[in-house]
Amino acid sequence: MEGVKTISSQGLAHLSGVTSAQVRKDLSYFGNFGKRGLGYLVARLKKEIRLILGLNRRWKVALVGAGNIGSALFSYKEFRRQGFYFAAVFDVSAERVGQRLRDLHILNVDSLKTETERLGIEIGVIAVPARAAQSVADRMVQAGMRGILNLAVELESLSFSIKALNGRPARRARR
Amino acid sequence: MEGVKTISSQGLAHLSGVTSAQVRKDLSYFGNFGKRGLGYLVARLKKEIRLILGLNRRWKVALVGAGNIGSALFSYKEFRRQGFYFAAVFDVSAERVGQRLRDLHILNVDSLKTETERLGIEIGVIAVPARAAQSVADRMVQAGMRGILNLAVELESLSFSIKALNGRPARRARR
DNA sequence: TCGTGTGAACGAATTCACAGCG
DNA sequence: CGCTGTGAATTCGTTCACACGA
Repeated sequence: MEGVKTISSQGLAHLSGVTSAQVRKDLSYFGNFGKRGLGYLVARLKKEIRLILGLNRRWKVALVGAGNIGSALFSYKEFRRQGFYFAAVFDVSAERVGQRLRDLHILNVDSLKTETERLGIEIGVIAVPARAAQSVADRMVQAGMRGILNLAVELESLSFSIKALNGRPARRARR
Repeated sequence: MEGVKTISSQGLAHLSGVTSAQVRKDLSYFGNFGKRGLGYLVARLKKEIRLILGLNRRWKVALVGAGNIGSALFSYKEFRRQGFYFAAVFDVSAERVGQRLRDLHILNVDSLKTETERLGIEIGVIAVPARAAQSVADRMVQAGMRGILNLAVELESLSFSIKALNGRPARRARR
């Protein structure tokens, strides 16, 4: 794929496993950057997609939950490479508050709103046990965050998609 | 919500943010466990859902990638609580192979197939950099795993869903 | 000529709305 | 009478197929 200057909707379809018509419809939704009789310029396409996904800018992120999953994401280079960087870390646990995660002090989650406003944080990442996730999400909305990413929910939907591959066939509904 | 014995499709709709008709259709797909004029018995519903999601059994899981994300998931109690337990851990890195992750030796990923068969592993978890994920997935299929969970892909789709909440409005396609 | 962009046809999923059971 | 379960109506998304520009 290296050195290819241009790619057709069919080529993209082949790579991604969807139909070429789908590729064209989806891309045309964001603008007309294909060239008729030619296809899409790979370099242009790459740039447009980064723009569409918001990967052309850096997002200030707050992490709530400095346990295993939270700490791991904090150290996960890919995540930073995508343009998300951690401006603050919060936790509820008295023993964790005051500790550090790399260069950041772990703050009490009660200061979420003030810190969010002070630092201009836009996105919250929830890495707490599933049962606590909802109340954290509520606080984040309160604090004015524009995006929330809930790792607990993600993990639950994962177990579901695994089941979908495996399950005893579901009893068919009457029709 | 504690102590509630029964819940209507409307109640569930309100909690989950979908329509009540949707709730009823979805549940009826798996069987008829609602009571007319009453709603769904919470205890019954809980049991049925665990069954549907496959949370009533334990799944043997192999982890590939013993880096930050992999180690974190390995230590993440919720994941075990959902019935997934790690029977083996693999990595490519010569320095990691032979080390231990808690009670498990980190094995070379080349032994994936033999170990999968020997231990009866059913699900693979991929926790490697995104660029390496596809080849690991291929090996897992080769090894006969029935479900694959790719954390790299998950993290990518997360960044997308964040954007959906925030993005500058996309240019509308002509109609 | 090749391959996009897009109406039109089609199919799937959601919502409506109500018969019927508890 | 309240609320499920489910056909029918409707909406939404995908695929088809082709006019048109490069």
